[in-house]
Amino acid sequence: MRIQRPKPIVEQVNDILRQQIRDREYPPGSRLPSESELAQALGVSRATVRTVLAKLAADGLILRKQGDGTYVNERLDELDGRYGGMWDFSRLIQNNGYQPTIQTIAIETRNASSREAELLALDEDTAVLSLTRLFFADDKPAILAANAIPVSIIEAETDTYDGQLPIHKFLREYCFQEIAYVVSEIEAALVTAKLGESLKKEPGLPILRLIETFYNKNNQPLVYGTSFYDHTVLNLHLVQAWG
Amino acid sequence: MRIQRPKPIVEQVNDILRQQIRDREYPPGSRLPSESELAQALGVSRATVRTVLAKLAADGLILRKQGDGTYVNERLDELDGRYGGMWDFSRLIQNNGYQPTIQTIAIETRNASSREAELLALDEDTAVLSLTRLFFADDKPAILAANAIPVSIIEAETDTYDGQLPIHKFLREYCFQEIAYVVSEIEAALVTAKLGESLKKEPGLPILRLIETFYNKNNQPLVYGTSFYDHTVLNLHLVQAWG
DNA sequence: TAGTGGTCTAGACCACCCT
DNA sequence: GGGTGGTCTAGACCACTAC
Repeated sequence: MRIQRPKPIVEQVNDILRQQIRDREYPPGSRLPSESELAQALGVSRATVRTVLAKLAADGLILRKQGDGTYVNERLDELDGRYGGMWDFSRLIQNNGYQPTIQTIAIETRNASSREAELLALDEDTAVLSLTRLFFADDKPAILAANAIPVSIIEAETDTYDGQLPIHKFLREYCFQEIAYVVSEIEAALVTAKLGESLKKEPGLPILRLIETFYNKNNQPLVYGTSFYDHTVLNLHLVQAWG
Repeated sequence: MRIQRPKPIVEQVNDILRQQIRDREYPPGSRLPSESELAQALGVSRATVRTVLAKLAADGLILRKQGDGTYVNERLDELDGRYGGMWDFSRLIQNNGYQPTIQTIAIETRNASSREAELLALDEDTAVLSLTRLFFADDKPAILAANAIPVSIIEAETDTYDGQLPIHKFLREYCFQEIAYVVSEIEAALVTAKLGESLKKEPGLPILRLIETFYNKNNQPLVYGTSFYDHTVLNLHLVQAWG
């Protein structure tokens, strides 16, 4: 693998190291070359290497010990499939080792509910595009996701939307918008009769409810969504590095 | 405020900027001075300033726009009290605007359950210190937390433990251990009769269950814990920056 | 004591946005 | 054009750990 200029060097180094760790070129528990060695081997500065290693450490992939060295996390496999941006359920399912499938329940334009209007900073009864989808993990229903997008931000001149797109790609494709950050709220709820039908679960069982709002860099709300997440099918993992 | 040498400069700059944002010295929506100006004003290099700004952006406090400037997030208040390391429930409660109180239900030594033994990498029936506590937000019970610590890692020569300490301080105080990272699993459960008594909730209502394992830099498990989190008392927020 | 990661600097050039 | 954040470099010194 060679460093090329077009793509940011940090990104390339990031890709290379993640690949090498995933391929067990540096097996779990092993020590990585020192920062200086990596820098020289890749032909980049030590600062660039450090930027990447800091990110890998934040994700829990490596553990750094001053005066000793950098080690690949032995529990690497348990960290796969962790929550790393819930805006792409397909990828989440895939990382958990399942084959993702998306069933589009409904794509329709309707008026915003008061809750949606509030969080999307719209006047009530403004039109939103409502997108309801069911995500399968190996043919087992895992997540029912309903998203509302203000019609006002849709720029593309089309009436047919690709229901298979993850939200961030949907926004890029049809709204020319990029997500800057997401605020998620996690709650526990009970399976209702209607919900149980979709997710093939008994009504009355507990289920996770995720309420998410996506913003761009101008702090403009782009999407408001409610998702029901069956943790018995798909674990909801978080990994946090200290500091 | 002045820069001093002893504490890492990055930390000091971090503290200063967070303070200024919290104090509305830079109000929500306003533009921060440029990186160069901040660097000069604080007497540090631009690289140092950038390290701090990157962290603030990752936490969602500021939004950075190339060719334009750096802006304080207008929705700052909504971001307070977010999940930022659940190893300190007291701080979480405080950040949500409540007065935290801790009631120690039990501190006892017992044999590890099979699940605990597995995740703490112990032989079954090895002794663990079990710490059960109830966290109140303004006198309303919010979180019931049960933690198990292998007796083998306890170094302090005492039999009286301070039940008010957050886990990371407990580990530092009695085990001389530092947390490197945490793996959390989030599930939905139902309130049982016994649980309902502690949390003052009707049995059968949905509740969040957090299952967490804390590791040090040697990948040694330090604590295994199960917590029941009443989201109707305390919102469980996550903020994630893109990228 | 040698080597590692941790911290910090000074300066260069680029991509982008505004006016 | 002028200023902003984004990227990258080369090199210095420090703190810590293993040997």
